[in-house]
Amino acid sequence: MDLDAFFASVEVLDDPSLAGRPVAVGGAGERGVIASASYEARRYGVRSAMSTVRARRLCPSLIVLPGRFERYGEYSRRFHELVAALTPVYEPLGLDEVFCDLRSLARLGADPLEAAHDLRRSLADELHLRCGIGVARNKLFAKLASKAAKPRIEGGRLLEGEGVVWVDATTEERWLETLPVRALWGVGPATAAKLERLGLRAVRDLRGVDAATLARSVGPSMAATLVAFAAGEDDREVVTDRPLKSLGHEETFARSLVGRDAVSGALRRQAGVVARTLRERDLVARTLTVLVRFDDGLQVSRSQTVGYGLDDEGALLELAEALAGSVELAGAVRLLGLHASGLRARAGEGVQLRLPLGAPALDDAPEDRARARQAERAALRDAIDEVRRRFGRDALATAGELTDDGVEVATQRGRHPFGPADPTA
DNA sequence: TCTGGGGTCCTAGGACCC
DNA sequence: TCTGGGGTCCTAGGACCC
Repeated sequence: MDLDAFFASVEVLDDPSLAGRPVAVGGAGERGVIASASYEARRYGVRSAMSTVRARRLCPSLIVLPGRFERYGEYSRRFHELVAALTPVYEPLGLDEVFCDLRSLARLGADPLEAAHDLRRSLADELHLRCGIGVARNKLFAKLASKAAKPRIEGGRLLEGEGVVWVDATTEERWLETLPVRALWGVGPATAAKLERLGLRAVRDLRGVDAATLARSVGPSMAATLVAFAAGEDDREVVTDRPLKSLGHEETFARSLVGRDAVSGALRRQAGVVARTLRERDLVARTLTVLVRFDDGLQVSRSQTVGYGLDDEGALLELAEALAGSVELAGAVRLLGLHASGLRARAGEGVQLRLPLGAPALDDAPEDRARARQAERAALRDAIDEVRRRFGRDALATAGELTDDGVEVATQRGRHPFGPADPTA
């Protein structure tokens, strides 16, 4: 099940004056990219993953909105609730897609096709959203079918989709016979180019190709997957409650950063975002990765794994600074990112306190300093989180988190009972 | 017009343990 | 002094998905 133009549709629902107009969600700047486009925008050739500059060129009247991901998250949760009413066995993919396992439904004597139509109707009635649904015997065909079920643009005209597409044996054969390799899950530009070099363009061409030969150019895992897909086989299960493996925050700057200080400032903000996200989800991370992309396209990463759980911005920043420090800043930094992985539940994660509190670290290694900070600040952070839960996000902040704007905004909203009346004070 | 930000998984080499 | 084969974990990079 795959929602139609999800982000753009939510924007239109929240602002009906946008209805019927070319709307896109994405970055507005020179380095912006389109994340979602309404069908009115698609008639001009606007597509997701396209640069905003190009989208505007194709459609000068395009309305580009910045994206409100918390709002999309709310819609996504309600979408999942509708799915859950049908079956508990579903697996989200991003905010706007789910795979459902309907075999138990079929065992109960219900017709999966009818269930799909019902689900589509309730999505329209309750959330005023549309979607395409593919019903098939595995994920490979279900995914292809959900795309086939959607509306499409042909010759500048919008053609309604069927909404629900059922894949029977004849359809399976036809698709395997006619689709290009690029249509397969996991085949992007790089893999398609490698296959092309082997003379493999269509799914049909993969039939009977030796997996070992294929493995030499695309790797053993991809080779096995491609051979299976070409035979219409896909044994991936619908997995509920996949645990989160990593989370992070990255930014592409409208103007690239020059110098260590600029990088440090950005890193500090990112450490705050990542730390808060970890704590919101009651997770700690053992591995931290700093990602740097320069103006010339060169991208490097540095990561470190520590022997304890991280969820404090001070500790995160300490490590992040050390990692960033090992990257030679030869040019301007276009993108900076901070990613946390090796995630585990915070509950039960022991924290080793140093005694007495505030004593100097035994050693100057960034990891030891980070560990000391993590321990010392854990209780303080919990208190800050609790204050924010009760009195709002802006009720309390560390000095380092406050910008001039932040103070001003908070004061204007009257949420700063003890803060300075004069934001410049 | 060369391009975001949220993620997942794979690969290859190295260090280390038994 | 040199050597296997099982395994785990870490690091860096790449490809892909929405």
